[in-house]
Amino acid sequence: MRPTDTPKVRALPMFVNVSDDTFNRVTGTAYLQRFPAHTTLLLEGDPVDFLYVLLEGQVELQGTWKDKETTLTILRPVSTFILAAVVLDADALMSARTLERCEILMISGDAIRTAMAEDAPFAVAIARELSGCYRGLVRTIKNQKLRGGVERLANYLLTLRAKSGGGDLVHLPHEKRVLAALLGMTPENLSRAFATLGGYGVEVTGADVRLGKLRDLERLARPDPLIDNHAPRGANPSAEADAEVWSTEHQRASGARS
Amino acid sequence: MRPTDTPKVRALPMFVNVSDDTFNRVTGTAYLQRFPAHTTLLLEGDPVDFLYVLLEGQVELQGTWKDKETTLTILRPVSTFILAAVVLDADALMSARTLERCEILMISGDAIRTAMAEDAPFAVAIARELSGCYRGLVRTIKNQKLRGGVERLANYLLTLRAKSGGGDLVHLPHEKRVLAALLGMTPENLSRAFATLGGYGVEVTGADVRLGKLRDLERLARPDPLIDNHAPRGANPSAEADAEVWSTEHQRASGARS
DNA sequence: TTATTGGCTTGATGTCGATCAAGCCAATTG
DNA sequence: CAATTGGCTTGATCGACATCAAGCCAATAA
Repeated sequence: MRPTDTPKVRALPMFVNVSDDTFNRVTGTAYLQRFPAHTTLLLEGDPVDFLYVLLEGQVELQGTWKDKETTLTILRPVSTFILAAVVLDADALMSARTLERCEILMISGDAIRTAMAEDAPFAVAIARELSGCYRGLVRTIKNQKLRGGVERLANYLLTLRAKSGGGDLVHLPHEKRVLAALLGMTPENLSRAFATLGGYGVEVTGADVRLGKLRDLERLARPDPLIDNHAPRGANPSAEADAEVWSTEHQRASGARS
Repeated sequence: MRPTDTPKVRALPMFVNVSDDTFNRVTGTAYLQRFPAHTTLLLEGDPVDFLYVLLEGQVELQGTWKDKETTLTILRPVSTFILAAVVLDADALMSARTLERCEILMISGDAIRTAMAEDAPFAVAIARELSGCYRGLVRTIKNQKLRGGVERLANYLLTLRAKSGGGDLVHLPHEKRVLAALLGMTPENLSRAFATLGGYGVEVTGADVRLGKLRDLERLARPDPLIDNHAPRGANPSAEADAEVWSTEHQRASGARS
């Protein structure tokens, strides 16, 4: 990988408490690759030889059945993906494709499995990583099955707000059509959902959204720490260092967050 | 735990390639507990102190939001559950409750985390376990979002058939109301779904189901190795030792399976 | 400039599944 | 035995969301 990328990768939770030796061994044979937009990186059913680390761009993970298709998640830097398949040396259950130009680090699956067997702290880090991914998925399912479209959108906006520091202006990081897929609805219904949220103070101008009447929006959305992974749980100041963001999305060291 | 239970536990994938020393250390402080039917073992949001191993009975994992409720899975012996929360020492994201009288082994979470840090093979086993759970969840989501109710039921029946040896008679292991929850539909719609499948040779008599016209049923169900975890993938005899069954369900050594 | 394209919105309609309301049947209970 | 209960089914209705079909608007290209 490029020298400038090393710190980003070294800072991944997966590597934080790991020896330089193991880190170098695992990433030694890794290589950086650039992909154009709309490129399929991996097709469901394919054997998985590499762990992917997204350093730049956006990647969509999606599943297919009988010419129907569903978006499972959209990743942004810095994220790793298909870790579970790598650990088991199994075939991919979902396809991965770029939404825009991407810069991706590819780490040998063999190297990872070997390092895990030899280095307990590294294996523990991987297990923690996987636990976070698992819990992210549980949250996703609850979000999908327990909430309606408008509620999902409302909570998405609140999550976005929380991640971007808390002002009442947020900027949508995806095209609306992509956002619709992410929220599990059609673009048409996303439009209508935004229209509905107009009654709760949500004003949309292109990709910029103003959340007037935050209070009203929250009363509708009812964000829940057991689904949304932002926002305080009742009155419990316990540690809770979950970085549960699906296939491991990690804030890059940009904005100072309180 | 009881001496008679030891072999069952020792045979869990999580312990197979683990030293006696580690196994004894981890299970040393474990204790066996019996619960009556319809008992809540764990409420979502609770801190998790134990890894649970279901030895007898059935347990439902479910999530709640705004007085709506959804069943995430139903476990049967031998299964472990809430492993991810144990690894992260985090709060439970789902509630667990017994559907019938249960016998459950409770293993200290601390013991597990400590053993992982000291014993790489054990940590690797846990990571593999988690990977399987993760992939089970991915399958669940694809099943939910890509298939309609009738298709889910059809595939459920085919999976059941595969697990019970392949005859054209299968026996439903749950009450229909529970099955409905598991398949993500109401009892009413499960009834109608069964009625629809009548046209595909499915005859229901109480909990016994006969799958006449298997061919027709399969053409409707279109089982897919990337969702259903049974049935052959096209023509690929590769190893694939996934035991991906959600929160780790493992066949007990009863029926000889080919 | 005038076409054209692509992303987004809006309205009309259709479909799937949830809900409401009986009714049925078998098992349990007084 | 009759009465009750609980699980299951069936029909009618409703609501959420998908689909189909225009139409709008801004960016790009001829």
